Amino acid sequence: MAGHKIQRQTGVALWRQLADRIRTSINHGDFDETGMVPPETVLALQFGVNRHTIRSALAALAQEGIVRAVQGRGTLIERKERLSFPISRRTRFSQGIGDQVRETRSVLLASGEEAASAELARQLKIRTGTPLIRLETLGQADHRPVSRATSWFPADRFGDIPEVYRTTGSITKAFKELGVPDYVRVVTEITATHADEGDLADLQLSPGAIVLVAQAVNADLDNVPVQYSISRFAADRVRFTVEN
Amino acid sequence: MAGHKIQRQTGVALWRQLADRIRTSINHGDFDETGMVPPETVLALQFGVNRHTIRSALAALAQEGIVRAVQGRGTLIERKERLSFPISRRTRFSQGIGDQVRETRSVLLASGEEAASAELARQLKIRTGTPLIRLETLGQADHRPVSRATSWFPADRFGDIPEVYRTTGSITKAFKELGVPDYVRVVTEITATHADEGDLADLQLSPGAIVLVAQAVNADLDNVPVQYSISRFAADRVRFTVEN
DNA sequence: TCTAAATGTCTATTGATATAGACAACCATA
DNA sequence: TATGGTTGTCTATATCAATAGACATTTAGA
Repeated sequence: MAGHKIQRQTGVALWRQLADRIRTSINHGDFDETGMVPPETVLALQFGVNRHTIRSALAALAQEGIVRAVQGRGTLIERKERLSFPISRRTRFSQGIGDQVRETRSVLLASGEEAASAELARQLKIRTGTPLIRLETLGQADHRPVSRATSWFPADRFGDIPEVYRTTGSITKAFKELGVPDYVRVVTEITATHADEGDLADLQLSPGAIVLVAQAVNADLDNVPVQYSISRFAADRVRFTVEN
Repeated sequence: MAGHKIQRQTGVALWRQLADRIRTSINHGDFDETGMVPPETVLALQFGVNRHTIRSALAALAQEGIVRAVQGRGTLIERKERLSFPISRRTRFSQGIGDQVRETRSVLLASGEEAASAELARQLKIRTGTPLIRLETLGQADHRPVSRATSWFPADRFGDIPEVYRTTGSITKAFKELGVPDYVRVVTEITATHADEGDLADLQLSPGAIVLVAQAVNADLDNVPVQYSISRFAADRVRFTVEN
């Protein structure tokens, strides 16, 4: 916990920095012995801030459902989670975190058709302007949103994927029905940024939160690209694992 | 550029959010045609904020050396970069970024000896309490700091690594001199968090910035772990690439 | 050389952020 | 049931963040 000091006058409010730090400590298991966050007065002393500032931070965490304050007793930890998401040739959302939670689900938020931009064409190794199907999906683990993704598929092969996906709730199963029995991850690019408005809504994040962004290309067994996707993960809920 | 709205009353000041957004746009090449950021009045209109707020954001970017305002002309873009850092079995700092910049360098910030904690012992597959050498290093590309890393090595095999590293400036070369002709990346874990005080200083970041955190284990050709490291990268300067 | 367009500076006002102190309400337990 | 430790609420004050408007200064170009 201790460690680094809090930054003042930087455009990021103290209560938000503190909320992030305390959330991380909770996820790290620092308070597992008691199951509670230290008393407000103790935290205030530790971080060298006023008790009211600590209260603002804890209120934010309570809003996220991570802690619950009980008058007279203390502030209880309600939930701690950080899922491990493996990245390999056989990366799939449901399989990857399936053994860490009771239920994984993926729901279709929106779908549409569009022509391939220069960037999309480069990634999918097709010509600019080629018709593509776009899917916007939300990945959930135990009813908690974990990732939101936008995926593009060549329309000639996968024109029906919105309907098939809506019924199966799985890219893997949709591919199978559409004649792609298996597929592999070709390349993944990982960056991080602040959550945007869509992240806040879909992933139920608080402003200022961090999202891990993974851009990926999947290909069929003939090494023909079948999917390009940009997925955004709540950084405090997942970590990526690259096995070599 | 356009896209998502700015979040108000969230603990993150508008000028900081705007600075992050504009920095991203610059890195994305949105203003390459003119080499300048749009006029303050235009940005203010676009984002729906006061011109003074835009000026605060641009002042922060000027402080980072990314833009330079010239009275009467506009705000010029001084620098834009986001290095691609490949992660594979043969991940090495200098080789990975070497073809993207003129010069890569790695300097030793500090070194010391310590006993293996339970966590370190688990990662390196040794007994708790085993003596370890700790190295704190800073990776640079074209004289710009890119990453800061803390690495641990078993002291029995690599007791001299601080001196060897200091002279060679390379983990790979240090390993060679100490009887490890080659090594491979076993596993990498990637998370993201806000920059802490050390990040701000060493990586020359502005508060509220995001760092990508990579935990990695390297092993020699007999698959014996030789290094465990935690590296922190400035998220707006790098992206990770996982080739499968 | 005049003008339009851009950044620089100043004053003023409002709301959010943070500190400080005091006390009430509640819980567990000795 | 009395007490210590904890969260909840209230008032007050100072500073930061954001808006608003006016005008100065500099540059490029007609």
